[in-house]
Amino acid sequence: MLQDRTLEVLRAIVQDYITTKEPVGSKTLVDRHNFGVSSATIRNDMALLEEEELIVAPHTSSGRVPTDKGYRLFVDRLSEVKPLSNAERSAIETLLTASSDLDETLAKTVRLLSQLTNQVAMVQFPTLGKSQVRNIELLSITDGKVLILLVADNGRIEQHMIETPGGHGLDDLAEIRARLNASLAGKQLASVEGLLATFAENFSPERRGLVSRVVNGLLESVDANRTEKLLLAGTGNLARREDDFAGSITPVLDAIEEQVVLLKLMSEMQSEQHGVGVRIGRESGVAGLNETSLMVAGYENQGSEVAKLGVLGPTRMDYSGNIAAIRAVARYLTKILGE
Amino acid sequence: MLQDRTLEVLRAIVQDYITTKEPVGSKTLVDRHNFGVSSATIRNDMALLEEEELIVAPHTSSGRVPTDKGYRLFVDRLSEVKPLSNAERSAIETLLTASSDLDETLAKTVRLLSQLTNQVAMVQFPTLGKSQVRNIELLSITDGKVLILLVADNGRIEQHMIETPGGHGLDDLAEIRARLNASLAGKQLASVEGLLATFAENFSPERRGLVSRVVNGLLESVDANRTEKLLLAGTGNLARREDDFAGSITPVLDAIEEQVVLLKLMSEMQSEQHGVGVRIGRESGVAGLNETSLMVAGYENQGSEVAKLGVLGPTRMDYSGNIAAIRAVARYLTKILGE
DNA sequence: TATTGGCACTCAAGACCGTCAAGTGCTAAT
DNA sequence: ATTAGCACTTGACGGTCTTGAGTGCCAATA
Repeated sequence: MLQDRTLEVLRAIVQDYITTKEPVGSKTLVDRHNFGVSSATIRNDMALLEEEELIVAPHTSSGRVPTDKGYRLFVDRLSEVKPLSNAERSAIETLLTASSDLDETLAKTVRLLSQLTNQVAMVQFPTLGKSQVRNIELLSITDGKVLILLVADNGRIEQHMIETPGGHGLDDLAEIRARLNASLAGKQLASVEGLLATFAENFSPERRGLVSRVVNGLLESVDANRTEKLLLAGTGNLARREDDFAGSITPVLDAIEEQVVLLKLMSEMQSEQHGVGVRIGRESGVAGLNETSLMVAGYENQGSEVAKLGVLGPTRMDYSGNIAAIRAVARYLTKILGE
Repeated sequence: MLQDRTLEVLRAIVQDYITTKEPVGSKTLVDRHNFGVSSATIRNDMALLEEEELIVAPHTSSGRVPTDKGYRLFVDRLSEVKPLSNAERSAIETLLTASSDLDETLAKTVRLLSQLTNQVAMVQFPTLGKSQVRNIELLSITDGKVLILLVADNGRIEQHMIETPGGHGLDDLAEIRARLNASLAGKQLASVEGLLATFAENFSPERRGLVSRVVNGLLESVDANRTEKLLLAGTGNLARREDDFAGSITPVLDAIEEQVVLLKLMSEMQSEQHGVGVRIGRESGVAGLNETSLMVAGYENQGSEVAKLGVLGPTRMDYSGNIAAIRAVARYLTKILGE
């Protein structure tokens, strides 16, 4: 097991490297932090850390840089996060005001988070998965078109247009709507598919065509929302930290655009440190994100977690400060949505 | 006025510079293109072009590079655009299939356009401005919440939630809805505000509170959509061409995120070359976009232009090819939306 | 046994320099 | 109007040297 001081050295290396971006050597280290020992001792500690693959030397005889594993240990041992400054705290409170519009609230949130962290911020739209059907509406738009509306209890509303080539009677529509609500209202979205399997059978043959069109549209609606949406902001921040990436930032930007991958990643992540989940470097398993870290926290709507939000940035980032920011924003968003 | 050959030289310089990214000199020029003259003659021509500020030499005695003005003249004189390859043509046809969902269709379109051009592609959502109200629905979600739906004839649907603290009778809602549709259906969206000015006065005093809440919600809905939406894809392509930018690409990414600016720019642009509008470098007047060119074309929905789509890339880009791609995609999208 | 000072060694970064090739402008000749 | 020729400029490239931060190891020390 590593000594206490040795871990302290790791922490110091991570901190210095994060602020200076220079590989950090034994001499500088003792200068900046006051360990009560000489640089030679630190060198011994560093040799240990290197053996454990927690740090690595870019070239023989230059300072050391933390590895993914080193960052990981650093984050895991992070006992207290940097508290938010008053300025940050008030920025959250003023910028993140309640709004009746979910889209707008989330858009504000993601911009705020990117400004707070100086990284790419992302906010996931509330997942339908766990939530329930509140209401289903069928609107006749023109004679050949019906709009299906699916209102979920997390505030999200899905719309889906279907064609009804043969036209549709308004009475029929009203009845279908009534029966749909009777069987689905209050049910989990995930269960909708099962519940609708035999739905069409209860209608008279001549109306079955219309009914099954509606049912299919509804299922597509549910499905379209299983593929969750993501809001992004602050891509420019990535370019601003360009030289933290060995190659170009192209693969990162590409990976970000591949939202499916990001969403999958986010949903897999569990909260670890102070309520925030962290994936460092290659831990993500996504090639384009090898040199980035992803940190996410969940936010809640009515008591149950509905979705996540987080930031993405180079592995060399201020984990402590960012964890604090993410946590604060997630909490505040939860509070606002509760109102 | 510049000689014919001199302009030919400009064209050659632009073309060579676009493909090689090297400042192009007189010798290379005569090697690659067969002007019937010697390099010395070309040098004289180049001196003229430089006097007109169409080209510029990065350093004394190295080749020349087109200026914004040079690109502009090049584009203006572009008599024929590079025809699309069969592969490109078929890519458009297979990827851009009809879908009942507007969002989905546009998402596909923007991705296609970014792949075709290897630039950042953008597609503007259909503007409400010119289009008409097709339908208004009021849905009672819970006792204290009503969802307003505004369906426009361009396929776009807006939703807006309002609070009704005192509750609301379903009959009242139905009546309000009926009267709203009676006064607004078929009217221009732009005229909605005027038409609703005195709307609440026709209701009994005790219902006026509810009515004016609905009206306000509706107006917000119209307004929220005046601020148009933009779909982007291919930001990674920007980083891929990073060294076409003097500084970093950060300002560009930032400008892109500032969608309001982009939207304003797009709507100001008129179609010039082969139905495609072009803004080169500083012509855009947006600081972050000084080193980029923007090219847009309009697409139509039912006979009238509803919105625009285009690409953004470094000024050193393949104007001819991109104009062709944009034009083709705009046409194809128009065709699909017409179905 | 953990710590330390000392020392020889390594290596990237930066300064300096000469060479090279591509390019220019100008002039006199065609 | 065009051209050949020439002197000149300049960034890019490659080599050499120096410098400074840093390392690893060892013998001495507490």
